[in-house]
Amino acid sequence: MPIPLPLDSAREEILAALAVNGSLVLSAPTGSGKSTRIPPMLLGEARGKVLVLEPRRLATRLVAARVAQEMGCPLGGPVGYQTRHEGRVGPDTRLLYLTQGLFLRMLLDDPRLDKVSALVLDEFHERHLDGDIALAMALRLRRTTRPDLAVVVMSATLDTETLSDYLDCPVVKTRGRAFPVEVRHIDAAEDRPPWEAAARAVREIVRAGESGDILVFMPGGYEIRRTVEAVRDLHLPEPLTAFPLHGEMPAEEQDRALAPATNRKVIVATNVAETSITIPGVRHVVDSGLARVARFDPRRGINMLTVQKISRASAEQRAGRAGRTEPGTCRRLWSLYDHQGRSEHETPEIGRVDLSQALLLLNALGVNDIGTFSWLIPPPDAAVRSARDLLASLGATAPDGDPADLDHRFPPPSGNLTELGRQMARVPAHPRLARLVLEGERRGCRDDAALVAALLSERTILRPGPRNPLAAASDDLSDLLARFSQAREHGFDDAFCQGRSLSASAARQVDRTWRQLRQTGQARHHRTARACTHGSADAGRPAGSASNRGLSPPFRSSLSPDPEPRTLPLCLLTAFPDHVAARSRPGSPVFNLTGGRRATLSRETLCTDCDLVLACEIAEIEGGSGLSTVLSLLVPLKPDDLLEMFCNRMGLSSELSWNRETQVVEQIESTRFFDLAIEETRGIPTDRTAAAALLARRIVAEGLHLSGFDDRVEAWVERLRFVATTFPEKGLPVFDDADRQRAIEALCGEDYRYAKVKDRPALEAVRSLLSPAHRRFVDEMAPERIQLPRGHRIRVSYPQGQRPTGRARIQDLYDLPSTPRIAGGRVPLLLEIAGPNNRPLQVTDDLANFWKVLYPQLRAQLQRRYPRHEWR
DNA sequence: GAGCACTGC
Repeated sequence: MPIPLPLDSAREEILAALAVNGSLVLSAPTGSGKSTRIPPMLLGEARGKVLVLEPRRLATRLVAARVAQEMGCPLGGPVGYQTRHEGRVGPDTRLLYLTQGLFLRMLLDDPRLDKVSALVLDEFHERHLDGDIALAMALRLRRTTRPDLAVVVMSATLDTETLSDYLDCPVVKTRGRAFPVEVRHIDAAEDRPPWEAAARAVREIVRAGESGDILVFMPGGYEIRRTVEAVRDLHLPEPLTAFPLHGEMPAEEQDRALAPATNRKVIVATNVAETSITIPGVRHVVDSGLARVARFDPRRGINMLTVQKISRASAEQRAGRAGRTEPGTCRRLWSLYDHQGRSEHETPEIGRVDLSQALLLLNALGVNDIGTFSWLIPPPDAAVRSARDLLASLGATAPDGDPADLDHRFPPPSGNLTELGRQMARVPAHPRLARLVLEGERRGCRDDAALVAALLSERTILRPGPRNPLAAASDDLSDLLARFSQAREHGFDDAFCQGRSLSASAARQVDRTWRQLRQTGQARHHRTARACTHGSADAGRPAGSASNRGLSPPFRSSLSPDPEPRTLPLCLLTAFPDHVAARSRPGSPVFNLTGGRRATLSRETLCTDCDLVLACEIAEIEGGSGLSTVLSLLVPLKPDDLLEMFCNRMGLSSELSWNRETQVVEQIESTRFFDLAIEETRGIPTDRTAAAALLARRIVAEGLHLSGFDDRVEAWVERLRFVATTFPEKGLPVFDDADRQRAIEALCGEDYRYAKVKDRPALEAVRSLLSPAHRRFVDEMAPERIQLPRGHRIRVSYPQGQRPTGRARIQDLYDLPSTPRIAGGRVPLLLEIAGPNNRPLQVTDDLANFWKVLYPQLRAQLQRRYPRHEWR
């Protein structure tokens, strides 16, 4: 017999509100029983299925089991659940618990949710990206084809006004059942490490004779280790046992921290203890008020992990952990004044993370204009731009319209999924990894590529601790693959893995994901989704139980002799074209990463001697010694690999004899762009105009083939300011708007109108100053730095032939003695493609149509010359 | 003062 809960009394109110509005926001604190009571309540009224979306797998399974038990039916009967790798769904399942992410996958197969009557979003206040998207899609359905779809949003926070405005529906609030927690603020000195204050607070609790276990919140593993040490050094009369607790720990060790102990426990935990894990016996919370938070920096395309002050809502949640079973206390290691200055909520995920996967999925769901999509809170523009750029560079989207009509490229369109993009959206992984899997399939190394994708998308299988080097592995990735295959050959045996500092559970997880990814997201995925919505013959059994044991598909180790040993690096290059790094100079530990970033190699890497690498992982870490960009999971590259990638992008064959060295050197040099430019600037005499012209030239040359242009202008101005203040003797300008205008005039001539760079994206501004023909020219020339086959050159010259230059790069245009006047779309320059022996192949004076007309001709010639080559 | 939070398909 179910225990009565406060929510049961709100039943009439909830059903009445839902009957009138079709949607509802339910505000009820954690522990009020909303996850278990509301969905069955809805099921009684619904004709079709009820879907309940949970943020976490664990909660999905546990809540479904609880509900099935309370309803007195087997799991997989009327009540079921489904997560990525396991589930209990039967033909009779009408109440289905599933993760938010799986729901979005389901929409790909069943966009109208035909058999679904009601949708419940549980724990919505956590504001995961998938939850925001799921809700927005539900709203869209209600507004279009499914006005009858009931939507209930459940949130633990009281701030529900935005939500009810968004859904245009009422809010029902209920009380919780928590015990009071006495909160004290302890003003710890901010410049002291948090573990010292935490240890003092623990001592205070013990000395005051307050009983009960203590839960300490720290931002990360490092702080946890220090706190555990500090607590051990307290030497209190009462024996304490301190346990670390964080997500990277193996499950057995986590269990040990949660299990009852003879001594009083001090559990030092990260945010895992805030929501995901409930710890019995805790009466006291000590809160550092800090958390490591992942953010995506769209300007640099980098994931950062920084220590931040938690919000007031998060502090409230942490304090609540002390009052689950009886009244408790919470000591906050920051002042009340600090507390009042903190933000109310954490930034929702949509405001901080990489959006490329979300964007790809939305495109595949037919949402082509992200700008007008009905977000609860729209994502930041810069993040959307960055995601679009990434999708385009991965080949998932294509610019619309006539490719030659480049004026329509700004702002870039969000839709226009390519066939490749459509396939990528079906692969349940980040777009980069989806591309990796598909490229692997195309190049005949599907299994290896899918395994790499699985290893990169799941938690690392490497545990801290000593590992014997594998003789056969020469780089990080093949080392990882070899270790995984060893673990797999031993059936992911716990003892075997432990002895080799591998996590058996993480490896099993990778194995499951690998099995899914190697199907490239099509056949199997259909089945899963069908099972969710329509039921299927093999449902009702834990999914994967048949395939996970015994029968194992042949595993081709990447260490086995490979007829095409460079295949995997080439696949990786399509997935991570911007993760290439070159050593800054021989022997230096500093690497230059594409886009002007600097980085160092991870300590664990095997590729210590490589000069050109691809980094599967790039992270910016805020550690004890400041901020550093660290490259890890490295694969050595050969210059030929880069060449191959360029050729692929150009649709040309690398078998032609190209001018390889030039290309590679150029690419590597472009990664050092900012440093070179600064050196140049330093050497310039005290001439403001010259400095401005240099800046403008660089802006155009750099900005047109890289994204995030406006930010680059700002970065550039910053750099110049830095140089100006560091080398005052050079008399360089402090760069202001007047200098900007001068720069643009130097670039374009004085009769062009000045557009304020700050107001609009700088690229737009500079481009708008150019005539249409000139604009097309720079657009087409600079982006890819198109190269010609060996012996062929592009020459730029005046009609009179005053100043022919070497290769036609955009800088060369601005190196001409005076800026060419442009009129009527005709450019008084001659462009010629010179063949071997300088024999001109083509000449034109129409720059606007140069690539449109000449490039296909050139390509046709090449095709005739190399007929046996396979042209793409 | 070793260099890393938590989810999820």
